[in-house]
Amino acid sequence: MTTEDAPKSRMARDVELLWGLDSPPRRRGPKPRLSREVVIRAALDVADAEGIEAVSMQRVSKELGYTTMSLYRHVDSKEDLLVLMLDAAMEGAPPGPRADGDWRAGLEEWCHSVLELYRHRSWVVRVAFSGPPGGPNGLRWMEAGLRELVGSGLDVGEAVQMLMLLSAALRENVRLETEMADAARTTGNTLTEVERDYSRGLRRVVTEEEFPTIALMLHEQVLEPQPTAQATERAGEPTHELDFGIRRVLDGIESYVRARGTTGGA
Amino acid sequence: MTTEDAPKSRMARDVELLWGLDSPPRRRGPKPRLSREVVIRAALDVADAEGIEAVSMQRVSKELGYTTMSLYRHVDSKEDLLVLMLDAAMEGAPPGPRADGDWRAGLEEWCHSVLELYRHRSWVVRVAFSGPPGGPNGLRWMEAGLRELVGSGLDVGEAVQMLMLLSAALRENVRLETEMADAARTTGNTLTEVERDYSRGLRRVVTEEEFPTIALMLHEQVLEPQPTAQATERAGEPTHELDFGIRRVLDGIESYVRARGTTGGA
DNA sequence: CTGATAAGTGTATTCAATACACAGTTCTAG
DNA sequence: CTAGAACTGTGTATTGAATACACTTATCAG
Repeated sequence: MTTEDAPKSRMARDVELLWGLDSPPRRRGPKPRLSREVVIRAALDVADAEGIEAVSMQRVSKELGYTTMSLYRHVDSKEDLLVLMLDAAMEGAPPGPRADGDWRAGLEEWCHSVLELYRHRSWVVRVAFSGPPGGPNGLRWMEAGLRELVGSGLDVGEAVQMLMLLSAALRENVRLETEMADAARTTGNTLTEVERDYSRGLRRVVTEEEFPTIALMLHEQVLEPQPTAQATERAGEPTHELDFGIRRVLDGIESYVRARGTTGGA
Repeated sequence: MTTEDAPKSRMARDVELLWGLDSPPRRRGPKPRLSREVVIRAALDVADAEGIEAVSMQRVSKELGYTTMSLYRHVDSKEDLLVLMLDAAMEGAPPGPRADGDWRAGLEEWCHSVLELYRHRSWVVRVAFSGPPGGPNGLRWMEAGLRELVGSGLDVGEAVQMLMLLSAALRENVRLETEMADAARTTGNTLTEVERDYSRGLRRVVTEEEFPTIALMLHEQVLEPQPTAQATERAGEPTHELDFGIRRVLDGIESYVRARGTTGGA
């Protein structure tokens, strides 16, 4: 009944961690020269510069000119540090509400902002766990996305569901992009060559009989970059095949909301 | 010009690895007592029983009664072993073509089969890298999904795009499910309690002003399980809120294909 | 002023991946 | 039929990471 109340689950603990609700205010002892914020920042810098694999407690502490163990005064474990990094990485502001109330445009904008952020910090999408958002930054992005979705006419539960689906698609897409880009950099090839190599590999094992549709895909060179498709899009935002998927999802929402409005709805 | 032809990218290498196109046939030397297949199987068993974290080279070799280093005769690295495990984990057969040609039903079926598989082997969705499918099993699943998508009227490129989107959503959803379930098991709470804890944590930091939509979500108890919603669905397949998202995606495809049929398309 | 307490250090432990040299086995060439 | 080449599994050592624990020293509360 003292400290043994109920072992908080990870996600609940993370919320407290991310809002600094843990760690009681200090009274005695030397003033800390390090701080949680500084540690997180240093870890971010390492991740930005050399990827998430480069982030070790030793590396981060070295970066700061302290010993490895000093970090443990400010974060309980490396896992906690990662959780903190993930929220901190989402620092930028998501797009605000649109004047015209166009939820489709708003959501596309939101998706593109997320993509931009993920592309700028591609290590974020490689961290496996990343539960539901719990920190100030993560929640801010969630709020912005949910706002648009609810604006479409979905109820909140439906909106949450669609937000998860969209986020998953964005994450995964950037993860694949990044993997390709890494493969290219590592092997010293261009992206096109990497894709061609992969296709060529598949062609060796994909038979018309067992994998007719994949064979068709290889035949139509879907994996190789389509110069036409990219050139057709306007030049501003980085527009990709992914936009096709996003638009289909928006179509799906639109047709659902419309049908419900007609039939039974709120 | 001898062995230094072009450093194959990961994905291209993986295809060869997964189809056993590496490792030339052996001529001399003692007959291997171990084999790649046996190693993979043992690794799968460990992962199934104790999760992916439990899979170490030492653990797998111990399982087989061999030394750690013996494994390296059969796989080049742990990473290769993981790639092999991932494909091997997808062994079950995806649903075959439907007699009635109903692509919507076919895709829902496909999604549910994938979900079943992922839920049965939830460690699969925790492995971060898992590039595009390259092995026999992964390609079989891909083929089945693509087949239905192309059946809807999408062209192959569009189908690939939508398959990626759907897969990402399924993966991510199971990942979250699993995380919740783990949190519950670890803390000895029920799933409901874990969700309530998380909501309670959020309520402490989410203000009406800064996060109006999330506040609404908390107010409507979206995160707590809705007994009504689940009871409404038929009892057969495990049906979740996720099905809502899947259906919207199918709606989106349907309306797109229909519109294109009317307007310009092939 | 003085002792409890906290910050950062140093050292040691544990665990994982994997490089490398070796011993024993089996196939092939002469 | 036999010598050695080539290959299997073993033993040992190295490296890198996370983190426990004991220690020194700086503060501040009483």
